[in-house]
Amino acid sequence: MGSTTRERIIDAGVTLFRRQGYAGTGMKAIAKQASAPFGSIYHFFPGGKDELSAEVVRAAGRAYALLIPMFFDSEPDVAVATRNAFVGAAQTLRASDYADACPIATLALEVASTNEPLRIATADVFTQWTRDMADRYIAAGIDSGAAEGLAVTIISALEGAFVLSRAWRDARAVERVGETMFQLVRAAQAAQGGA
Amino acid sequence: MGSTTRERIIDAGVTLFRRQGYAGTGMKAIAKQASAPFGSIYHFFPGGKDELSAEVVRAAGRAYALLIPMFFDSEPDVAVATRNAFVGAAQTLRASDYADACPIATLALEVASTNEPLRIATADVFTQWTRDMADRYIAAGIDSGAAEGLAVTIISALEGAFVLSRAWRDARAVERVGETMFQLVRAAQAAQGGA
DNA sequence: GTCTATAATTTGATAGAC
DNA sequence: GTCTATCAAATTATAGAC
Repeated sequence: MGSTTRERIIDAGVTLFRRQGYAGTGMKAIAKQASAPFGSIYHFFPGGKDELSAEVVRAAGRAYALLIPMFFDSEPDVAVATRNAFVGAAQTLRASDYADACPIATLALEVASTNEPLRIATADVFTQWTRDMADRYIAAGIDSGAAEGLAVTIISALEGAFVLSRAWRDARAVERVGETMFQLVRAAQAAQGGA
Repeated sequence: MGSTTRERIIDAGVTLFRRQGYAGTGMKAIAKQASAPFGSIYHFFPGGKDELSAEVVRAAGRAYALLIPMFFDSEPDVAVATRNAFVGAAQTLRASDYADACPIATLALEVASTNEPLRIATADVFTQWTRDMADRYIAAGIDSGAAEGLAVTIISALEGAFVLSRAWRDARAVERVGETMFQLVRAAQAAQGGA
């Protein structure tokens, strides 16, 4: 991905936090994964682990936000696009040997009660994701209140399905939940179209 | 809770792993929280942190499995019982200042790719929870395939809603998702009753 | 069984040569 | 900007007195 040292350090943080979490990932491990000298981390991030981690959370948030247009621009039916996203997530999970799920969920749970600046960084990312998703459902004719509820439910269901699928080493939980979310969006479309 | 030293150590592990995760919780912190001498941990758990953690996961799994009969025995309508569980979770979240959600989710994500024995312990707990839930829906007349899908979806949705609610410090995500899960169970009941 | 002291390693972070 | 050496503190774990 990134070619500058700074970019490689951030990419390394995304990769390691996603697989081992925040507390389980040392600064030295990040330097090694980034093929960067240890001192460079503190050159680019004088605020230490907290500053680096906040930047990692924001970068991962931006990168994964791009998946929403990727799935919803290529498929006009938002219910199908929603299901496709779960199918894609299941494929990524299998291809990565159940390592690559949400890049910030592990860290979010770890810091929610222990590190306020990092908690806020994760909260901002979740707010962005749910807003972007809700906008897609609104554009499809679903009313804004229902669309927001749908977005919160679907992102919650995906995050939780990641927990079960990683624990079970079985991506079928993500696929199964995706099928149910497909039906949920269908029902919302019908409720709107039938009004 | 527990009055023996061994029980207090396990309870301390449940509390601290739930709030700060596995890697973020030291053995000394557990001893302090348990009001137990440090050496006693290695007396009761010669296998060290891994043995203690596996026991913590199993104990938490058993304790939270008891919540299912608590909600479903007191309410004959399984859709309402499902919603009540989410309302109760939201209340606990607020009352604990957004600390007490799932006792094993943080640890499950942390160890999924790094500690195989602990991953299996978390997988077993999720299997037990989803089976117990599915049995309730089956007993209510929903066919077994749909009931299993429902259970996986609802536990996923709850786990994910915990992530969002803790990050946002706002329990409304849990309530909102619970309302949608209520409708989902209602729809499954209708599909069965109308067959 | 309780408790303290300590070993061996790793952590986040800093200093300073180049 | 790069890289190494190093610090103080924390980590898991052990030994052994009581």
